Amino acid sequence: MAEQGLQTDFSDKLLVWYDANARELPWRMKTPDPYKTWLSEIMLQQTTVAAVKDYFLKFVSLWPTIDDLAAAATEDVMRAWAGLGYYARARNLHACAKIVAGELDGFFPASMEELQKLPGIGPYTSAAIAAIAFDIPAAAIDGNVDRVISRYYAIEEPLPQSKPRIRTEATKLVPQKRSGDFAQALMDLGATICTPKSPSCDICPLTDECSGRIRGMATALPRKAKKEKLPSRFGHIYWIENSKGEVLVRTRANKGLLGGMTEFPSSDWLRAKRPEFEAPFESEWKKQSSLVEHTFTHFHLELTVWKTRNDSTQLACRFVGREQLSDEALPSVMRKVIGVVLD
DNA sequence: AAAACGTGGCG
DNA sequence: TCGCCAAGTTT
Repeated sequence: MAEQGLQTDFSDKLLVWYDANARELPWRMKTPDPYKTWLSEIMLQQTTVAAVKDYFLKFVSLWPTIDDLAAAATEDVMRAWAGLGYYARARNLHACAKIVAGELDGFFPASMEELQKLPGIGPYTSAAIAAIAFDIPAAAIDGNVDRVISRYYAIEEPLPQSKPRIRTEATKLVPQKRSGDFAQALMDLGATICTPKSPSCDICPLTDECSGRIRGMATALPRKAKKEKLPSRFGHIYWIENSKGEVLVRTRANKGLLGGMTEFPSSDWLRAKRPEFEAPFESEWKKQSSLVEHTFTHFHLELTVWKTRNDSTQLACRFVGREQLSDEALPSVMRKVIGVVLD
C-alpha cells in the first residue's frame, strides 16, 4: 500500500546515503556493545559530538565495562565528567551502572520500557539504545529528528506543540530491519545535511520528496518560540591559600546546580546587583582585577574574585595542593576562577 | 507542566 | 557580540 511505499522509500534512500556517508565515531562499531551505546547516548544528551569524543574515550579507558564503572568511586566519576556539563547525568550514570551491574547481572534490558526505568534514561535514550544496541524498531526522536521530520512534512506548527505529530510521522518511518542504522542515519543527516541554519538540500538524499524544501520553507523550520533573555546573578568567590600554598575547596551537595562538583567557597549568587562584599572571615582580602563571567542554562553569573592567605580551615572546606587542583571535579565556571587568580 | 539543569562553538 | 544550538531527563 502507499503508506508502506513511502516508508520504504524514505528509509531505503536514507540507508543508502548512510552506507556511503556515515560518520566514523568512537562509539560506533560492527558489533554493538550496549555499555558503550548507553555511555555515548548519555554523554550526547544536549551535547555536541565534538565535545563528547574525548570524554567517551577517557571513560572507556578508565572503565572498559559496566562492572568497572559500577565499582568506581563516585568522586572519580564526577571528576572524569567535569567540564562536560549537566552533572546530574554523571550521578545518574553511576547510579545506573550500579543497578545494571548489581541487580541485572551486568546486562542492560533489551526493551524500551525496562530501559526507561533506569536513572538518566528517558524516552529518547531508551529508544536509541533499543534500536542501536538491540536492533529493536524503536523511534529515537531527538532534536535532529524533530528538524528533519518538521521539514520533510513541512510542519508549520511550532515546537513543542508539534511533538505528537512528529512522533507519529517518525514512528511510521522506522523500518523493521536495520532500525539501529536508521536511527543513526537520521541523526547524521540532521547533523551534517539538514542542519539548523543553512541546510544542504542540494545534496540531501531526501530532497525530491521534502515538502519543506519544495515549499521553500525548509530553513525556517521547525518553528520555535523565542527565548526570554536570561537574568543575571552576582556573587563573591574566595581563593584562600594557606602557607603551604594549598587552596580551600568544598564539594557541593549532590543535587541542583553543579551537584556533587568541587567549588571554591563563595557567597550566595543573588539576583540583586552589586552585592556588598562580606568577608567570610577576618583576613587581608585582595580583590582580583578581573571578574569571572559565566552563562548557565538559565542565568548569567558574575563573580568577583577575592584572594587571601590564611591557615585556618573554615567554612566546612578542605585544603588541596595547587597541583592536585586539576584532579578535582571542577566545573568550567570554577576553572575560570583559577584562570583569574593565576592570570 | 514548566522550570531546572552546563558548556563551547558558531554565524 | 550574542542568541542559538547539541543524540534530553527529572521534578
